[in-house]
Amino acid sequence: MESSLFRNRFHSEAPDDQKRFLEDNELPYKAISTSDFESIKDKLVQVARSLNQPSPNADSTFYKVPFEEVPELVAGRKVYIHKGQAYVPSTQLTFLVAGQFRSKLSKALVLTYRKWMSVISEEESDRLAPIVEALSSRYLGPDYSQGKIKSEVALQDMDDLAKTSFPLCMRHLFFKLREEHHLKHGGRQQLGLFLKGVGLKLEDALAFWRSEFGQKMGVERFDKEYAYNIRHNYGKEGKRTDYTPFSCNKIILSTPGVGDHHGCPYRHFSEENLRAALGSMHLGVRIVDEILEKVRNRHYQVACSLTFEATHGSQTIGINHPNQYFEQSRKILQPKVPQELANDNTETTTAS
RNA sequence: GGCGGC
DNA sequence: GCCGCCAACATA
Ligand code: SF4
Repeated sequence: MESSLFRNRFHSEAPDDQKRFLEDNELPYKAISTSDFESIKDKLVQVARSLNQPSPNADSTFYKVPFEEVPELVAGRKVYIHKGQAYVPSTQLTFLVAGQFRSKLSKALVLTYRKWMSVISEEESDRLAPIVEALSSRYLGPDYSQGKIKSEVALQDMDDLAKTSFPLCMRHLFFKLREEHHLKHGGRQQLGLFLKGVGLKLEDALAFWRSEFGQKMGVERFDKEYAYNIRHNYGKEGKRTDYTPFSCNKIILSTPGVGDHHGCPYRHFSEENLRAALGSMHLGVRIVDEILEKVRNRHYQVACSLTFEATHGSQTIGINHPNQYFEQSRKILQPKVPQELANDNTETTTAS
């Protein structure tokens, strides 16, 4: 709650003040020359446009930094990269500075910090350490990316996760796919993006869908008809957009046709089907009736929350996104204990 | 699934 | 019949 304070403050600082801040603290970020700018201007404009942000003009400032230092920006394709250097616009400079604090302060990110330290030179790290130290004590703030930034999920764990942590809509799609070895377009989209959000990597996703679809049509046809779309959803084709999984709203407002299995069970199932579905996850009749009552009042998300609470024995802040449901569930079922912390208590500060 | 190309 | 490209948007 306080890092955002710092971030906002730094962000609202005038460009000149930001520049001075960096100089005062001897942070190794240098603005690129105007000639450098001109030579890659079209590329920078292209990136800005892809983020539908104002195109950089003649006097906008860009910083050239090793791309390893701004993983968020690189992963999000929010910066132009050339020869290992990321060209960070002053508007995103916050990531650089805020990142410094995080990597130094957050114990959960020790691993990231080490990686960072091994990338820059000895002299630099020696020179930077005291600075970062000073800055951190001054601008102490919470870890924006608490926990795992990019948790991954093994293909083999999918079945268990589906049973324990998937919201009913995804759980339903998942098992329908397992049983029919196929899903119509709407279902592929809804489940596919959700799984991506869960942490299933592209290669595993392809393997997963191919293993199912392959049974009913042969892998050759699968690669021909469906593989491309999966890669596209992962941002690996065409425009290369890393699509956000569907929200509850989108799902509830969708209109599944005959043969479709997507949509929100609370919204689209018949009462008897919903009752049966809820019954299949060992829920008492009492709570089930309570849930159906919410459904009658068209409070689908509330009904979903009730289901969550009944199956997890924990309160929720309301469900508005399937992946939020999943994340919440994991936090409860799998107490997160970063291994990094286990073998770390001994040598947090190696440089001397 | 939709759009588009041959 | 063969093929490419698109949609999405919650969080702390
Ligand atoms: S409420 Fe949202 S998450 Fe729960 S089932 Fe309906 S769509 Fe899925």
